[in-house]
Amino acid sequence: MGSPLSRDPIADARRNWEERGWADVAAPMAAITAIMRTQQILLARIELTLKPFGLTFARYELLALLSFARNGSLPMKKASTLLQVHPTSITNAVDRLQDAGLVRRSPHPTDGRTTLVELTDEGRTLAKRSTAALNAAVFSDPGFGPDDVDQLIRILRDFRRNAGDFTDS
Amino acid sequence: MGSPLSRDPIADARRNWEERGWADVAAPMAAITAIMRTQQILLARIELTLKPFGLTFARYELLALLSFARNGSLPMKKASTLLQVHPTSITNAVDRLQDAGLVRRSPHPTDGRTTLVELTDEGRTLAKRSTAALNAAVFSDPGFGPDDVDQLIRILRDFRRNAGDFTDS
DNA sequence: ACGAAACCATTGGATGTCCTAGTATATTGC
DNA sequence: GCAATATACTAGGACATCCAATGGTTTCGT
Repeated sequence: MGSPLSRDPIADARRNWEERGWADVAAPMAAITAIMRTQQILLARIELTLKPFGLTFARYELLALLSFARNGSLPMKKASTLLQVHPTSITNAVDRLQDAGLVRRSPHPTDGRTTLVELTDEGRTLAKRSTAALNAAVFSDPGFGPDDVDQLIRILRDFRRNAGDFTDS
Repeated sequence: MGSPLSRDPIADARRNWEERGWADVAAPMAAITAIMRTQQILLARIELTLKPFGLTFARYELLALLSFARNGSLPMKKASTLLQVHPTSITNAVDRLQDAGLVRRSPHPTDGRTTLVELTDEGRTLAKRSTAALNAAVFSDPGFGPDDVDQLIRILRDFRRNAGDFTDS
């Protein structure tokens, strides 16, 4: 996309903020901008790793979620809630995964409103293989030291709880 | 989107990873997943704040970048590099900002290949007003404590440098 | 039991991003 | 001068997300 810069563009932005008299919010601005950029880098790595499997991150997340469910099946709504995305995004992801033969829809046994998404054998296999690929290519060398990983987990857990994602400790 | 969960879904995912024998990468997985989710929350807040101004985050970033440039103008390529996005994304953003009368294109005085993007008066005004809105609505209450903000800045700066974003200290 | 309200999944439409490829033009290096 | 390089645009496609609206189902209050 671009060759490496000689200066940190986010540090520059922070300086600009301070010079304009917004020093009180310059640091949070820098932190938030850095999160945006970091997400972009990580997402690119993840999608690159998943590409050979024909998966995007959104679809992988659903596949992985199903692979951890009791019998490999979940109500659509439940998936939407757990993955924190709109119901229509689940519909979209399930459509594509179903076309690829990785999941199938089935009616809920007792509640006629909800439909269940269920892993196929092929889907379960691909979930395992793609997870192994992600573990090897991304998670095993994340670009953060062990201490920083712990810090991140704590800071972002607090943030997400504060944002209303969940309520437990 | 969904009511708050009673349990942290990322902590659950981490437990699942550990139970499957991937304990060595479970923590980085959790950290990376948390970054993804945090970015999603922050982006939603930012876009909500920018919506009244008819701006998306991508367009705001370009507008803000221009407002800090020497004379409010930059070569397209330079903007692409500084914002770390694809050149076509800059073209797309400039198209829309130009339609809204916020920027205009002009030929580079000496290099006939490059075109400059320049803020209009209207664009400069909107940059100022939308930045004030973001400062007030998002950056002044980011959801991180001051110490955590500093931690984030340091950790993510190291990460970005390591990822090849820039080279300085 | 019945009707209103709430819930679930889907559709269609609109946005927006990124990527690839190809084209036109201009610059730079040899 | 000529070849290689650089810049920006266009066109087309793949995705993901959000929104509003729809049809079907369940739940709840009376």
